Amino acid sequence: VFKVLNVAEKNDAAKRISDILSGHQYQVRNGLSRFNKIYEFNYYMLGQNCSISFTSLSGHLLNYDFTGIYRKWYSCHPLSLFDVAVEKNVTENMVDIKRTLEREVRNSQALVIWTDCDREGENIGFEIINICRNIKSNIPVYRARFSEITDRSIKSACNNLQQPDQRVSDAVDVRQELDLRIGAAFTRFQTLRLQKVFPNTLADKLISYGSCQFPTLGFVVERYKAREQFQPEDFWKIEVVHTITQNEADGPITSTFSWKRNRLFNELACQVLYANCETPVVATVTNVSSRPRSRWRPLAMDTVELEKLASRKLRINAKETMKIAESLYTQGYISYPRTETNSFPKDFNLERLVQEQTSHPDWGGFASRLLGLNGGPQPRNGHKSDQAHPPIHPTKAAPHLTGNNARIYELITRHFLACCHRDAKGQETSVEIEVGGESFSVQGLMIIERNYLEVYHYDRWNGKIIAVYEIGDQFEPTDVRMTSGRTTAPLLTEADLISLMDKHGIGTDATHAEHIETIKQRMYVGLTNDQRFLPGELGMGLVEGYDLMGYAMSRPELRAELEADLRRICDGTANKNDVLQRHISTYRSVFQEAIQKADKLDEALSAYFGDATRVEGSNLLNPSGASPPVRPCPRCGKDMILKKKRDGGFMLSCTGYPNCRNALFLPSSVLDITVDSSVCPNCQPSPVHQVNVKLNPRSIPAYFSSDQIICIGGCDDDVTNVLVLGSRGARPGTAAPRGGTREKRKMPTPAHPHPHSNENTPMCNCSEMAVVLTVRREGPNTGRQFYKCSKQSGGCDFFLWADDRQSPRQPATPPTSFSNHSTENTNPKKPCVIIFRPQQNAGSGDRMCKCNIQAVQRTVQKDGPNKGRVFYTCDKPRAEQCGFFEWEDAVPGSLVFGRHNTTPSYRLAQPSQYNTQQPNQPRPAGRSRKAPTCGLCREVGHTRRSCPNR
DNA sequence: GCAAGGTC
Repeated sequence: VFKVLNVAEKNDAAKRISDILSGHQYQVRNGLSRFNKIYEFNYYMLGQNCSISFTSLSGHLLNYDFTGIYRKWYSCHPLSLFDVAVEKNVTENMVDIKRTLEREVRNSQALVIWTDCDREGENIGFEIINICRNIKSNIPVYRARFSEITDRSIKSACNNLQQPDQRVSDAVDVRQELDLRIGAAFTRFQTLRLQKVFPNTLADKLISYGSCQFPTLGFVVERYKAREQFQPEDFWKIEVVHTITQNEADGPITSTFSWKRNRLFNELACQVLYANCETPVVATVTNVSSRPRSRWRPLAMDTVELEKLASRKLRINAKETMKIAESLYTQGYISYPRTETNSFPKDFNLERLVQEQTSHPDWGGFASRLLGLNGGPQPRNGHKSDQAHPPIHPTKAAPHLTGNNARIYELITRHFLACCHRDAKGQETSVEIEVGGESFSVQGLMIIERNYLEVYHYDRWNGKIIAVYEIGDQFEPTDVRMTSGRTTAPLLTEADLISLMDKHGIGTDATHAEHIETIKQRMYVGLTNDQRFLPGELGMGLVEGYDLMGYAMSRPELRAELEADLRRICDGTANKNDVLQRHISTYRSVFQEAIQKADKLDEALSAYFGDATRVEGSNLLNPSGASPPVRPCPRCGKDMILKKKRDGGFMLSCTGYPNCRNALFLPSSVLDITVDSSVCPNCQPSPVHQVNVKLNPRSIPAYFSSDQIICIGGCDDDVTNVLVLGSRGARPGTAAPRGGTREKRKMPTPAHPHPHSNENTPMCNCSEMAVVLTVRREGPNTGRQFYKCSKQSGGCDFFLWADDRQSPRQPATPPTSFSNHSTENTNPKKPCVIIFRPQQNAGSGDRMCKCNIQAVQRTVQKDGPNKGRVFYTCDKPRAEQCGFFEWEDAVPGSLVFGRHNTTPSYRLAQPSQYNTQQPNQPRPAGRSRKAPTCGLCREVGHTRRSCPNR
């Protein structure tokens, strides 16, 4: 029998669809995830009788994240987050679901995707497909398209199975990657900086940035500021009251005439006019007119309208509303609740849906009368359509709902019935009078047909009864009074905020509510007593800070541009990678400038949090001073990044440290170096980024520009030569002989211990024998021996403790008194240690925290991958803790940038000699030189200048 | 400890 695996986006949907297809005759089996069952039945699809397994996910299975160390906040400069690799991982609590899929697909012959028919659903569909194809690469895949879980829709989808749409899924990938990179970069930047700048108030705050939460915050701030700038004004007005009993049956009727001038902002002027009207005075009716009025029935309901109505009419907030709507949908009571469509298709079977409601005790009668209307249900349609889902409507009667579920269902149903009925009709009478030279008027309303209002009790259209007047009538007003008031500008309500988000495309129907929740949680905004949004100090400061920099970070336009590009990817008019790269590039530039102008952020926030603590440049971001990757490591494949050494020099270092110790030390002639976005066409493995260098002109030959973009991947002989020349102290004007008699120059040769040398003396970075010296200065290292460059002047900055060399391939164990080393500098030339992470006595239990007291051992209690893992932390009370943290099982010294970093320098690979050697294997000793590798054709034995393929 | 998007 032909077995078909069907997968829905969530268990409720799988169950509901199985129920429909099986005619309630399905078997249930447990999957590996307790939330996602497997429903089994037989069904005719794909032209034959099939044995169906129907299981589900719980939304996305996969989530983008950075790789390896880049997940750690201090691993790199946040700028790198625009460039380092990202990967999709199975979300931790989705592993069971993935394994269920893998198990089930093994004995299936076809796969049908039943995820929601929107952008995210398409992407989730591909997550399923990729997992299944990994197990069974050639399994046929189909896509069921449906917009509501009803018999008709589901069976129709089953009879018209289609193909999944890669482009739609691509668009989601782009969004996900951008959201992660931008969000993480700015969040780390803001958080790390502001925690240091305002340690008293923000030290423990997470100050997040997100492409949706920030514009949402922006709306709140913008309205608040508009209100602040708003000048409330006092105004005055006059009204005329007339109470009369025209017939005993109606009793006395009071009509309040309002002033034609509406209001005046000058009290004196108003008083002057009022003086003429004060009783006793006679009013003369100058005009009476009557005209038909109608009140429009509501438009077909989309998600935003549902959220707004629920917030306004039912006082259920948007988040709660969507949760309920989702559940009503999966129970089959309403259509898909995430829709941008407010127009019913022409051939939509409204009668059937109205018919479903005719038995309801409250609105059944109305539904019946609606069916009996001449022309039947005629929905009031808007002009929006997402081409995927119809407007929200009830799909069947729901007699047993309770609480807010019932209230939301009722809102949707009454709205639907109202929308399909007719506008309310009335007759309005307008009476104008003149009193003391001033004109006044009053409107009365007689409702003739209530129509939709009968069912839609959320709308009020009260008839207003006024007395009967005729032109020329004269009467003495019961009262003429002068009243005063004050103009106001209101703050945003939740409904207002949702409207703005919707209008500007911030978030999706499903997430409006969550973004609002986030900015509340982050203390960016708060609510007033009457539930209106008020920005907090943090929210104000952040928005103002970026405004000061000149970036519209809190404006919705940036997100809107992305949305437009995503639509282009979906319809095939834009390429996934082009869009991705363009947006990354834009945001990278913005981010770079934001860092440069970070003082503006401090400035704006100091208006709320007091004086800013001065912090130097970008140091605060990242104590390790790392930068975006230059190239993949030829040894281990991880990224190699530029790092600044404490002495000001630069190195190219593998992020796989300490497992991979590949590195390249650059000579001191390199004054500055940054990664360029351009990629070398020759060097492998690609991408090897070119770098922007500033060289000391006094240290390089005259023919070589001191400021240029070069490749340090080893393909360029000039670069290879000059960087060595530089470190050897070439003088201006001493042009290097080209390809001539002189021995070919090498890149700076790292110091190798010389196993065959008698003294076993290490080589310095100039490839010279280092000299051994002894610490003379008083201190903990007095008498200790160290190696340094032998040259008196112009030498390199090589430094190595002699006693660190004894087992050079093991990470050195720091002395127990190590915590002093950051302050006790025994080397006149360079500090002993760069403290990045607190030092500890690796391997022993008595680790010291940053406060220099013994750290305590604790065990992770929280559920998660680290549960049960032992770590060390500061022993002080939580509020006073120094932040020290160390896994008990961490590789000793793995994140410590100290003097150990100088010791393994003998392992450095030369760029022209990157090889496939495994890390930690002995390398051939000494200074023997390999044959050159051509930068163009990669053949060994010649350079690109002499390349035969050139 | 970051996002937004699914979902429980």
